[in-house]
Amino acid sequence: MADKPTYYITTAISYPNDAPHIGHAYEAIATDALARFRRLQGRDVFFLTGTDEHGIKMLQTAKAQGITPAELADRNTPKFREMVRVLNCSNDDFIRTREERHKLACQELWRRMQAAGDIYLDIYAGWYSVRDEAYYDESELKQGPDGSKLSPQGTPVEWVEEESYFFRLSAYQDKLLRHYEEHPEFIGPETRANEVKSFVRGGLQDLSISRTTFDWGIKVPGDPKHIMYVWVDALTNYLTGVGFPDENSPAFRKYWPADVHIIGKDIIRFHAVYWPAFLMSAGVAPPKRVFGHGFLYNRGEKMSKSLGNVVDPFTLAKDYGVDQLRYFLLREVPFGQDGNYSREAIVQRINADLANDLGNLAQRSLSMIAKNCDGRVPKPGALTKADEAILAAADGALARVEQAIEEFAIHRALEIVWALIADANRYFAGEEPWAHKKSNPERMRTILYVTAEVLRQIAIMVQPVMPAGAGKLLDQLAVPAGARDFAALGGKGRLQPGTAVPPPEPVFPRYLEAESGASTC
RNA sequence: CGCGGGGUGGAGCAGCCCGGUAGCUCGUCAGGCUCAUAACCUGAAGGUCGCUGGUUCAAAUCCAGCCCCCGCAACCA
Repeated sequence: MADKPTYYITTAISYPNDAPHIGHAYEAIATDALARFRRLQGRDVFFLTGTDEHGIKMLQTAKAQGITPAELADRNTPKFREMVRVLNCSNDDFIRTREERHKLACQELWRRMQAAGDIYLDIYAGWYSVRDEAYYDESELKQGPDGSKLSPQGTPVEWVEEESYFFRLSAYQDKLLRHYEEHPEFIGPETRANEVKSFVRGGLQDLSISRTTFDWGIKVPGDPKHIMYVWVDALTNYLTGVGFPDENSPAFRKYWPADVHIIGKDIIRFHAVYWPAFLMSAGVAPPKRVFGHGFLYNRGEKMSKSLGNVVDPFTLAKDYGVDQLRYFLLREVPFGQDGNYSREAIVQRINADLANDLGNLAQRSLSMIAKNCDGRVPKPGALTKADEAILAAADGALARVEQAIEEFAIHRALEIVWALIADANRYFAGEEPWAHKKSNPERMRTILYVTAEVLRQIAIMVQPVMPAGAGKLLDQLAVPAGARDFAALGGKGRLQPGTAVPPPEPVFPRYLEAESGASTC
């Protein structure tokens, strides 16, 4: 028996220097939908997410709160873990960069880059703030009242030259450009690929990859006064997650190279330039793809704490429902582009798409089955042209949905399914099963069967985005657990007439404004 | 002249590569239906396709110039 094709997908790891926000939720949800989609296609999927607990930022935030960075990480990482759980994400592992396994992976990667001759010791110079424990660029500095230079935080800075290890990134310019050339799909969406290529063509400088000014991080092998720079540390999590440095481990052999890293557009460079360069140096294959999603704005405004318009994913999930939130984010925002969140928009999506179009289609057809077909999947008679047309539309949807997902166009995949839902509503209204109740019950049963069958396929296809609601719908159609993947789509998995179905109940209720009150906006 | 993306009915988008009745979703208005979650179906109103000029029988679509918005521009989720 042939092994299932594998699929290794990751989110970026998050900085737990604060509680998760909607952007983290968005990335986790999108990645989860893609992971679930691949599983339903029959792939052996590994989905990794986690937190990036090292770095200056953690140190600074902890200091400001009067705690240690370890305490800060321990306080916030559980919130991220909780977030992915609450959002119904199906991650197979949750990595924290403080874990021992990760230290081993980073140090081994370092050794290999060193063995390849790509790491050397030199002097790193810049404006340093002792209080912030951070370097700043000349351009970031402010003038103090006495003419002295100050950091953006207003702390004094001094010109410091410190010993640092450097990665010979400059040696990888051509290799990277060739890689982009040979793998045009490596960076997505295209606009990001253009940016990256243009950046690399502009010339690459060697990268400072260690610090001696603080010790919150992973020690450089053989030179413990150096801490690895956060990106060497953070990026390596993708290797750690599948068992590196043990390249013979089953996980590594199966899953590496990763099929895709789903990340925010702001960290494209790290993933599309530094990361493949590190890996090439270490003799490890680069990931197959890197996809940068957009940012979410609150009515066109950037969300920020100072503006007070940050949206808490836990509140959203509670107010609107997890499936509803997942659907909204994935349907409303073209994946790869920036998008807007607003209360009106999510309510509108919930009511128009979920309650009216899908939920109501299920309710109106299933309740007729409950009342007129003895609560069993009806036995269809001869099929008319209209019946065949809608069944063909349902049977043909998957291929188009798969094509959209192949291009990471999650929003388009949903659009395709919703076009089918609209067709099904038109079919149902046009065929008027209620009108045949007395005169031609067989015709009524046929229409109800066809509608239920189309609904079955819709529910299966919608599972990656709305696992809970789609599951409920499939329960109502009495579709067995083993017949819910994509292999059951099309003609092969048709509903069995005579199967008892439970009494229908609304799956996606309308959102009523009064209910949750006007909490967040 | 740094690189790239974009400006299409009230909102959000597609169409542009391969010129030829401007399409979709939501919203608005008017009908229809009554199986259903005041849901569903049908129809209508609404657009100088950023501006100017050019090519062409014909341009949202090709070319040139201009205006505006946005992203990237070396270590910043």
